Amino acid sequence: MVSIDEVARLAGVSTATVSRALSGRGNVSLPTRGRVENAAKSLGYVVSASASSLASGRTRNIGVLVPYLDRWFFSTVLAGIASALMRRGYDITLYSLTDDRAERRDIFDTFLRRQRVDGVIAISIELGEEETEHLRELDLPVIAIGGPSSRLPTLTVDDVAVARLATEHLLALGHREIAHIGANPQFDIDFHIPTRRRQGFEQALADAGIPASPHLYEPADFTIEGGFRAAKQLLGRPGNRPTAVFAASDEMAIGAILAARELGYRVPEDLSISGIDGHELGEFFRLTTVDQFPRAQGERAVAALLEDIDDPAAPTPQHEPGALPFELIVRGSTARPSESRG
Amino acid sequence: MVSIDEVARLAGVSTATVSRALSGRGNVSLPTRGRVENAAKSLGYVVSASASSLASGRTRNIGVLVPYLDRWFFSTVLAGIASALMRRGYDITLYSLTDDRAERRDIFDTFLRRQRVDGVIAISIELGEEETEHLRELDLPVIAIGGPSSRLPTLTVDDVAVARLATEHLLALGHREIAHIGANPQFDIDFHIPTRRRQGFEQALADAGIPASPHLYEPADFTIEGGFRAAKQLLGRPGNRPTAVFAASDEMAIGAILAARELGYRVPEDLSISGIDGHELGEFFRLTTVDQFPRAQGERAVAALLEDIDDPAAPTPQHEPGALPFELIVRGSTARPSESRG
DNA sequence: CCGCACGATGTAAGCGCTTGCAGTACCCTG
DNA sequence: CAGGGTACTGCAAGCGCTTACATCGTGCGG
Repeated sequence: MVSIDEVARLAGVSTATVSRALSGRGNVSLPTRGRVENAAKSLGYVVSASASSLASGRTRNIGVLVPYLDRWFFSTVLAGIASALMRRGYDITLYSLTDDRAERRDIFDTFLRRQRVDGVIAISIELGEEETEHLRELDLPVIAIGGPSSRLPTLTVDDVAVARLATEHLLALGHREIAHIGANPQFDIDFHIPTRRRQGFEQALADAGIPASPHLYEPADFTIEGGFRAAKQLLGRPGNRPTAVFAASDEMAIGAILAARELGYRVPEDLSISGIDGHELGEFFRLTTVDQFPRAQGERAVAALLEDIDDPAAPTPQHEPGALPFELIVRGSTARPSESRG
Repeated sequence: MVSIDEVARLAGVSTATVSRALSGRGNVSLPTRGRVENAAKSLGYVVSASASSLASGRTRNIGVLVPYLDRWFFSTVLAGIASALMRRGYDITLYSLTDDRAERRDIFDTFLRRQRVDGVIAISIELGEEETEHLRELDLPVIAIGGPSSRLPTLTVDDVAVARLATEHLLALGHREIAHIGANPQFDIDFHIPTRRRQGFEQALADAGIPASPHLYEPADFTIEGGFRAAKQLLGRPGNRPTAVFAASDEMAIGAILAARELGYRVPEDLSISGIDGHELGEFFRLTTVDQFPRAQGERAVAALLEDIDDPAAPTPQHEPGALPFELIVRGSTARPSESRG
């Protein structure tokens, strides 16, 4: 493996100058820089990450905490993070959090403390009190996406507004009997997103003078299958069948579409359905949704984190809550309710 | 940050002994080891990754090359890798390969050469000739999953046999007009899996005395949407409608199921459909498939790689081609063809 | 009882960089 | 022309570990 000394020798300068020329820190004359770069290129020299980290305290490496690797939302955010970091020359170290208590402890107690990363991004993770504390004690720049905790700087989308937007779209179409597929309440202990979406839903109804009725609510687990089952429940109940379903995620909305089809209802003629997220399958299912641009969320988190790292003096930027963009995407799964019904 | 010296002082030994006690290399008496471990724990000491790497040349970090972060198969393999590595105390550095030529070069020329990883796992990546060469030149243990190249040690499933198995299942049910959804031929330049699956399909047909007919083949792109469109093509063609469709991936098979439904065919009564992979949605769609246990593939790759790392003396284990397990999972999407046709 | 082997520990030399400090040359100001 | 910058470069001291080698006992065979 070629080392900095060889580059220095070939370029006829000291290793200090090579370091400065290649890292861009400190002053190096233009011709010298050129010689060093040529020497480095011709030798195929690449700085050793560990030596550089040890000497400088910087690792050019960001740790990313992910709860589920194989769920679309998370892997999409992760893809955004990966591409943004790669562009800036950073490596990304992946920590996949499971439900296993001991494994989680390990991550916070050991893995993250090896001084291997310059900062941490936590994607929508339900962190325990203690885990949050561990994170803070790392004394590293941290940024969370999607609100695991109010005690960490967090990038959030205004979930109440998102849900309002989707609901108002249905209301504007003329729907009055709108059902909602949300989350199991137990979820809510440290994870408030589903609750906030439900609030937005209910606010929009209230504004339209429609009381929330419990039989138009059904919890599920944010999967297609969960949405499918929930929709079957909602559509199978005695009493007025809803003319529209607002699901708190696209995956559940897709499940609802499949359930409706299976029960013989046409979407959107007999039943309008909308979701939230911007799932890649949305287009295929012609799903009306509120896109929250998960890929861009990852990219923004990177930008915010690196800003913090580059200028640690600046106070941790207090991210305004709910600043992330979102947008209603109207496709073919929503329409005016058919005339024949009330 | 607490360093090894403080631990040494507290335990009343030299730093060398602390290092030996904590790493398990070299001899340390039981009582001494105990004192060191206690001291380390009470101080909350964790070795600095960069210092340790610099001194020892080991990083306890594995690089993983992934082509698509947001496709189920890849993220599932990745999840398997992540959990296996975490259990062994390894970190995982993620390199997400895009189609961008320059970005890819960067990964091979720079990122992987920072001496940040002890080994590399490449998940089903279509690597260029040059890229493969770069990988080999890294002089690091490398293992690939799913056959990017014959020049790298690779863990593979016998794709021909997998496809035969699925096809033979359909034949055994009595199907004779079986269509196949595979990949676009251009795909095949460096990536042979779809081709091998097609071969298995055709072999099984041939063994049953059935000639392959081109109008029963349709290429797609391995997505649900692609499978949907391909199935519509197949089912819309003049001539005998197939009684069964064998798709080269579960995602395409699911697309085919949706297409069949939309055209008014019942699955499996009017049309049997099977896939390959073991996709998480398979159960929901009651999809008959050949599971190839992607999570386990990731875990195996880790085991093989670490074995190589732990004992570099041993010749790189030549993995028998096609050794990975697979299994036919019969669910509700396949059945005997209905009597009325033939 | 001597010498040797071996286990336990310490000493200290790096691992390959970064960076504070110092030195040099040169330029600008007054 | 002196004084004070400024830009560039080199020197050398680490960064926090690991490990080859040296040292010291201890137990044991001869």
